[in-house]
Amino acid sequence: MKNKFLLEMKSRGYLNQCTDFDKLEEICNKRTISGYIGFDCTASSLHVGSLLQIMILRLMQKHGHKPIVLLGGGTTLIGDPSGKDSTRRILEQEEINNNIKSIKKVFNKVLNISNEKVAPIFVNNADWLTKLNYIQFLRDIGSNFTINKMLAFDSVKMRLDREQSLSYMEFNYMILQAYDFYELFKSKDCILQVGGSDQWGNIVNGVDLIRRKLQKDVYGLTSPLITLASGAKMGKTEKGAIWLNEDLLSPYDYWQFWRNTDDRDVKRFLNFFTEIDPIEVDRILKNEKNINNLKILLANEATKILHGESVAKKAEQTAKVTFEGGGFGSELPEIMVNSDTIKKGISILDLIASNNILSSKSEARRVIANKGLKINNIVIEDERKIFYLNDFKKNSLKLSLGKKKHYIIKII
RNA sequence: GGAGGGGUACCAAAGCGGUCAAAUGGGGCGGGCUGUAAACCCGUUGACUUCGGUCUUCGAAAGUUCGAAUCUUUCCCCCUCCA
Repeated sequence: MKNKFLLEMKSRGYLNQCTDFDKLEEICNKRTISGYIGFDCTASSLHVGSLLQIMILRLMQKHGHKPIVLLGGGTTLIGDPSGKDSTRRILEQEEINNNIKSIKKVFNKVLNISNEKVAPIFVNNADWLTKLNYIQFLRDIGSNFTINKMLAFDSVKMRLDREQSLSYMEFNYMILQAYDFYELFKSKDCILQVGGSDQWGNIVNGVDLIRRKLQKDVYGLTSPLITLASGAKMGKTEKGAIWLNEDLLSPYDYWQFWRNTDDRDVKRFLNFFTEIDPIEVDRILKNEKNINNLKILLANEATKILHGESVAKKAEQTAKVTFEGGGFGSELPEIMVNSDTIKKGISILDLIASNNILSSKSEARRVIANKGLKINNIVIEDERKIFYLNDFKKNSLKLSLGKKKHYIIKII
């Protein structure tokens, strides 16, 4: 018998590998389960690179399963070498704790926290990892791992092959992650760990450890690593990461990120990052020939999940007015300038550099020289332009950098 | 601990006494074409500038020199091989 949860995992393309799919299916048919996904706490927000994992947590909830969100306060002290070609900066406990607090906000927004049955359990592996006794740990857990096998893991092999150093500290990461699973199985009856495909090795280690120590079967499941059609990794564009936390990336910019999706990614992303039924997605794709409308749909649906429907609508509205009407919408970033400053006059260079629109005056000069800066849709030709009160209509003007970035300058 | 190789801008990588704010490629940014897409083409890519220049940068510090990314010394870090 097919299981609805796993079926949807499959049809949305969330499924890459599973340690024992048939058995897992059997269990899911009989009862609801607890499954966990671990998240790194190296930054104060997750970015869209982690979004697929979050979508999987949502999907678990939708089908009545209990998600466990593991915030890796302990493992972040060590740093996961998977997929990294160099050692990460090591964070201090205090910074990690702040990050955890901040990251949690997104889960509280995106996951269902009101329904007791499926509300997520938050755990922090620092709670157990930092209390481990080294010798005891080596005897109990370390004895179950062989170096021979550990050396064969991709995360390790890659570093060694590339002649990049891998510290003993990082080398231990996979054991700690395995231990996390073991701990969560014992304390929370968690029988499933989900992760990106780069986590496969770490996950399998946990499954093995539990089998060896407790003679119990648990399951691991990975999602595919999403790359963009351009070949880049999902999540961090060069201009900066697509953060999920609102204070790091505005809902409007988040909406824009999805609106600017590569044509070739639209279909996949509709399945990955919206909750439109995959069959419905196929139907829409067949009927809507204008790909830009599909991108708007994607942006609306994806933004809805993170920021809510009304915010998504506002973003759409702003985009419409700004791009199609040449005006400006309410969601554009606003820059407040003191009226006294304007009375004296403020140079375009100062305006741009001092408000972080660009990082320096030189950069601003360059963009102006390349005709990339517009005020109320008119190209600025002179870098020595100075603004006075009479340049403002209704106390505001629109400043455009390139074709896509728009700001509202307001006098206060 | 011993021997050797190396640390250059966002990344990779040239340069090895002046012509070096530093070739080239990637990336970024801006423009063109288009559809807020891709591909392609062009420009640009340390900071400040009254556009004359000025200031800071080639792991760190000190030195040689009229002049150093380039030479010397010390220190720090990374890699390879040996123990």
